[in-house]
Amino acid sequence: MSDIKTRENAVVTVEDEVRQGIELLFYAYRDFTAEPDAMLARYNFGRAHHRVIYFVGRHPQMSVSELLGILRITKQSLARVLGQLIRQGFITQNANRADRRQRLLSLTTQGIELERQLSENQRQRIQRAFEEAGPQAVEGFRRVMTNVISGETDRVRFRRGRR
Amino acid sequence: MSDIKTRENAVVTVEDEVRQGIELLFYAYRDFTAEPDAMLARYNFGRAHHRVIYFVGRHPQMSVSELLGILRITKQSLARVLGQLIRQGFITQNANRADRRQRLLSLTTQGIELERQLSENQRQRIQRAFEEAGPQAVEGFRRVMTNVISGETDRVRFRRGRR
DNA sequence: GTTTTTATGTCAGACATGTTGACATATTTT
DNA sequence: AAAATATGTCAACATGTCTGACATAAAAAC
Repeated sequence: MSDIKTRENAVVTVEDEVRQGIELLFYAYRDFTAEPDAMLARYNFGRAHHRVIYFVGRHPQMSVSELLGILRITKQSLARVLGQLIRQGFITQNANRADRRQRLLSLTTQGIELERQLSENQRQRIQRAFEEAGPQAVEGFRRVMTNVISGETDRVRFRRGRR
Repeated sequence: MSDIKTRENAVVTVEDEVRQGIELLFYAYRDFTAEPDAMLARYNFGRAHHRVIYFVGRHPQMSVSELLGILRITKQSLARVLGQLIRQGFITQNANRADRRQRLLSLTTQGIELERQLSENQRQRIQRAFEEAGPQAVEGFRRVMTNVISGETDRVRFRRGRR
């Protein structure tokens, strides 16, 4: 009744599909983060440093509160990681001239290089996954993943043709 | 040349597609884990407890080394989490009669109930995401996510019609 | 039947990531 | 002038992970 029949005539229940979806997220995320984590360990950094470097690289001149809004962690949690990255010369801060309370964050040359190294493996992994699956599958992936995201604010980041 | 043209005639480069794929994984995983994490905090448990409860529930009578192989953490890391779950009556151990070195793990009635509560939100989230995206998108999601996974051993878990 | 390997457990110490709570400072808005 | 905002900082704590070392029981290999 609510079963799905595949080409091979196997029967997959909705529960099975959903359970597999949950597990796909676990396994994919586990493998997606494994290699950058190993590289970060050599700098005595963790995954949190990668996330900060990634998003600052993606949105140069972003404010601390914007970054907090994306990461969904407390400012105290961010402070330690961000402080290390600033002290070690991967990120710079400069006051927003329009609102001098804000500290705008950007990657230094060194930060750009680290970001590139860290994310290269992930970029290759995703690009290969996309190529092997084909454009139609990529569109399906995008639709499903966007629906998994909670808020409209974040979903709009992934409307087609957006950058 | 290597650009992709959407129906709206917007141009999306391969780099953009890949970058969005990376970010989709971040945002989706962040929101996928947020609610169970909040529930776990009420038990003084963390995400690691959820993963253990989930996979033991999924594979009753599994051995400790099987579980370690899925989670990809060290036995010392698992020991704390697993020990708490056993002491607090969510998981039981019993020696494998065929190989008495092995401790086979299963959920207790209490463990089954906790698993159900924790995963209910995730099941709903994925089911809704699948329904809104449609069966073709789900198939694309499955194909892409399977390709993101590193090893063939784990990939075969997601062949169609498999359980 | 002794030796080696395997499965598991445990202790200790370290570090990264996250939390709450409290308070400080500079700047902008009201 | 007062209130709100953006950011920073100190302290204490829980959790998750790691490496390294050592222990025990049982199975497998010789």
